[in-house]
Amino acid sequence: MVGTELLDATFAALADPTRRAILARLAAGEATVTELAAPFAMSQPAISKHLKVLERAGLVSRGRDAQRRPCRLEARPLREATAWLADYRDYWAESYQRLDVLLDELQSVDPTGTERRPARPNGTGG
Amino acid sequence: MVGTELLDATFAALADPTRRAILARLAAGEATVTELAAPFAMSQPAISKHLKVLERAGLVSRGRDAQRRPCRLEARPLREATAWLADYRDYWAESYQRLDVLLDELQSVDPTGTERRPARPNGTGG
DNA sequence: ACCACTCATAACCTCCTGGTTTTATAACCA
DNA sequence: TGGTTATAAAACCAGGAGGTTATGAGTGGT
Repeated sequence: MVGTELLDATFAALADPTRRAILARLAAGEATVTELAAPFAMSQPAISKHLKVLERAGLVSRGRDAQRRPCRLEARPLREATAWLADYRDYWAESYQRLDVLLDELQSVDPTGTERRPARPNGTGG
Repeated sequence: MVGTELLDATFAALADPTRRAILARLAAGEATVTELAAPFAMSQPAISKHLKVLERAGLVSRGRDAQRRPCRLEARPLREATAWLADYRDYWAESYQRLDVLLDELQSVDPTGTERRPARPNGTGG
């Protein structure tokens, strides 16, 4: 069992655009805090805080290189999160297709005019 | 471009265990607010708020069935989120394997023990 | 018409988040 | 030893999140 807290932390960490940008940048390789802070219009402590959040979620780990504390990515929690998402996403997509058809059929067979939902606007196309 | 706001809202919505549970329950089919609230040890308005968050993230939409407002899942934003995740996850996983091998090789070929920075795995992806 | 049911809104509280500036710590350099 | 660089920590603040209770509004049943 994954324990919801890891998922909580992971998704929460991913919910911030700055942090996603940091992750994106780290995808290109290790980087120091200063390097990571550079492209953003915010202070270094702010970035440090973001890194702390990412670290707490297990998404990044840090090394040591003299005064620098290079950050690198940790893929494991992403795997959990992706697994969770992909699992449900697929299931939902399936359910929807079925539901779509089902509702369509119901409306054909049930001309009482009862206002049942009008079978999702635009569904599973994609 | 997806616009970060949808991702923000999606991940933020997924960051709460109650909301994930709601989604999980909705995966089994539509449900009313009362039905959704039942298994939780919190008030109905709290659930309504959670639903609002999920709705704002586009993860659920609502119909109308008499006094009830049945909720159903919307798979689209999940697709975005999964895409984002899977994309990076794969890339990271790859980078890591490469980095792993790379470090291994470096240590074999460079027995001087000098603590060099572990040579980023050729960045410019994307 | 009235009541019961389902749900949303309002008002309120507390705690967390994301930012700030300022200061402290740690390692290198001279 | 002192100065510079890199990063963390502290103190503070505004706003939002997640919960509560109380109330209002739409709908159906009788």
